[in-house]
Amino acid sequence: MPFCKRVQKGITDPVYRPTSIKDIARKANVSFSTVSRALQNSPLISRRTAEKIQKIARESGYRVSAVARGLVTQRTKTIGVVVTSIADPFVSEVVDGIEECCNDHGYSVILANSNADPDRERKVVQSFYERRVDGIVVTSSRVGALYIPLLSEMRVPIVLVNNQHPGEFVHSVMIENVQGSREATNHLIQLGHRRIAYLGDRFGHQSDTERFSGYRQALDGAALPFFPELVVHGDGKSEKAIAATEALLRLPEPPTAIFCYNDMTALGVLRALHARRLRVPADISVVGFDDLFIASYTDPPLTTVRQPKRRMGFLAMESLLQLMSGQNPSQAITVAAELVVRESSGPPRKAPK
Amino acid sequence: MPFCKRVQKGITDPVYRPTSIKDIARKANVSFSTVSRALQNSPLISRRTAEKIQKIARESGYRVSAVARGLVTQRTKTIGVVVTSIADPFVSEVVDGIEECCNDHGYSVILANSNADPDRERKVVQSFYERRVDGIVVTSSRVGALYIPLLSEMRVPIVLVNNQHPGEFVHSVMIENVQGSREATNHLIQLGHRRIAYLGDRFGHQSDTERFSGYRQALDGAALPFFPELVVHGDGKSEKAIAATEALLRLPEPPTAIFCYNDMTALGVLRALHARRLRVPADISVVGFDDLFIASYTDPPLTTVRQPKRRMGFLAMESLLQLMSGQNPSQAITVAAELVVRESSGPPRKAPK
DNA sequence: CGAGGTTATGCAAACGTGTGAGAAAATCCC
DNA sequence: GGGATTTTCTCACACGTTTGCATAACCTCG
Repeated sequence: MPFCKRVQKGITDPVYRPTSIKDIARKANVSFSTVSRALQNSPLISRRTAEKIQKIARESGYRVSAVARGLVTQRTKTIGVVVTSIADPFVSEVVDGIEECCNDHGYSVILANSNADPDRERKVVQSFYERRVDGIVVTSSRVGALYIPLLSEMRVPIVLVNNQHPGEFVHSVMIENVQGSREATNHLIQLGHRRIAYLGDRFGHQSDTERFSGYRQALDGAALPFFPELVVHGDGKSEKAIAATEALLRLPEPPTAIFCYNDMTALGVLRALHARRLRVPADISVVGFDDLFIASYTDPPLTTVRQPKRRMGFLAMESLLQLMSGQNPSQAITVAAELVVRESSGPPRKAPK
Repeated sequence: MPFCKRVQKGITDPVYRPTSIKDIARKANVSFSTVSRALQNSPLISRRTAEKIQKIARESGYRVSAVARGLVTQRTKTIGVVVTSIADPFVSEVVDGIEECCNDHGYSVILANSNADPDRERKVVQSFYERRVDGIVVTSSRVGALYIPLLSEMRVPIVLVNNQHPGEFVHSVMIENVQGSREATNHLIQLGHRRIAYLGDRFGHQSDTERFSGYRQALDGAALPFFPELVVHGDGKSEKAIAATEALLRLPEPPTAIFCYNDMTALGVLRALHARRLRVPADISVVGFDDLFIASYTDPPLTTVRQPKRRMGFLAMESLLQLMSGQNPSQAITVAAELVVRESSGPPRKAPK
């Protein structure tokens, strides 16, 4: 029903295509521009004909071609989302928020993995450009500076979520890393900890630097000494965190608490502690960052700093909508991190002297 | 550089657009059809002009408009992926596999959440149709029958992953539910368990029925009695599983092992057992299904049945590629499930009499 | 030098839609 | 009833490609 036989020029076999505006025009005995307007409820068309046309359109299962429309309007109602990997639980929640906002405003999401590979990330963005997306969101991009030439070429509005190169881009949504990790560290201090380790990401990444800085601020604020040997680095994954934890435990005076760069790191820490038969938090406390879904299912449930991931995606998309409509939204949106106290943090075994 | 000033009809302000094939034609002093062919490396164009044109295109940052191309070729090189929620860890891995295969073949993924709402799912599919996607993949759809009218309207190739209505659709990728849960149950039997509970999904779903059936087959195969009171139902989430576990533990003769419909259910079970201070697997064994990433981080790490999620997504996409190229691939692809033994399963406390 | 054959290029028609300009028809006003 | 106004619709172009066909340029051979 919604398909019309058409006979193409040289070809003898009729080819099936979706019904177009012209098919409807023929049936309704009007010009196809009238059909176009009628379907948009243009005031230029009388109620009577509009209704007649809409009825025919409905009956023949007509659906406008977004690609034809996109060609003439120069807007595809499409936004591109670049992620390192959609299988990353952090990322997928952000994308969930983006998608929701998109859906609210009639946009579709084109998704592409970069696999954290700068080359591939560039290719992905170029393919977005070929698709003429109206805007782009990039989550956790690590190739910040490379965008600059690309962007000046493309002139596509872009918003970054938790980018590692703040200041280099105009628009971004960022978590309050400093505040969040300060609160987490303060929490441990208030529980009575004095030797608190920081298990970071690869050295030099912006978010690692900021979270470390929050940790330092908390120590300084409580007038506690800073022990450089209590600062070690992983890579944001759990494997490396296991090794790093063991290094910490081998210290002559091991920490009584470990504040981790993120939850995946904390997972590795928990596992390492478990292997050593250390009890959490009785023997040692652990605090993470992110509040991944998994954090409430570890043993014990993980005390961590929540990033409102869906909301951050939603905000990024809202910001992008403003950009696309020609407004100039606030450049860097920062959202507050929230300490979630569960059961992996408690007072240290021995009271400090 | 890649943008050209154009003066539109009535409008005095020049408007910026991406450089088009025509801009290049002007610069190269050839017709735009020559440019089109040159950029496609058509043998009709001499090497010399082709190279000249390609150079100009490169220098002016030209990128072909996929939307214009899609209009004329009637193929958008785009596939639509419907998911219940991209934040679901199972789904996001499947999508990861789909995306990889798409990327290999020059397709882009349009993603949309259905939130498991049939109405929204229909709308999503219609919006895919308006975008003229070349094919559609739906993961974990629960609204199977509703597709039939939609599909006959749209004539878009479609492949379902783990759909709950096998047989109603032509093409699907399914996990071997029966085999997987039979192996899981056998594993428990071999460990010496005689009272094994099955904690299922909502009653009536296809995958639940099949996994239950594998459980029964294993019992029958070992000539073990089936105890109806050991079969309870949750909803695939961990909350309900907690209540269900408590019901099992209240039985006069509680099970020594619980086989769960999926890992999320197992998570709830572990939590409930933990709350009761029962040790796993010393006091009771737990086995899941899915092998979500989280399964190796629970305490103890979860014995479970692995679904090769990425591969299933990849296979679905390969199947779709075949459909789109006019071939008729095998209708229902089933992939084997693999038992992954970790530490949540062990011999029962007391040897069976 | 012209017929015939390549080779390289241009022309023009699509693809399906939006939209300004203007024609035709209907209505109104005096 | 004639002109002005409003309503309703059509014409025609544009969007940026691809591609069949026509044509121009060049070459080869008799």
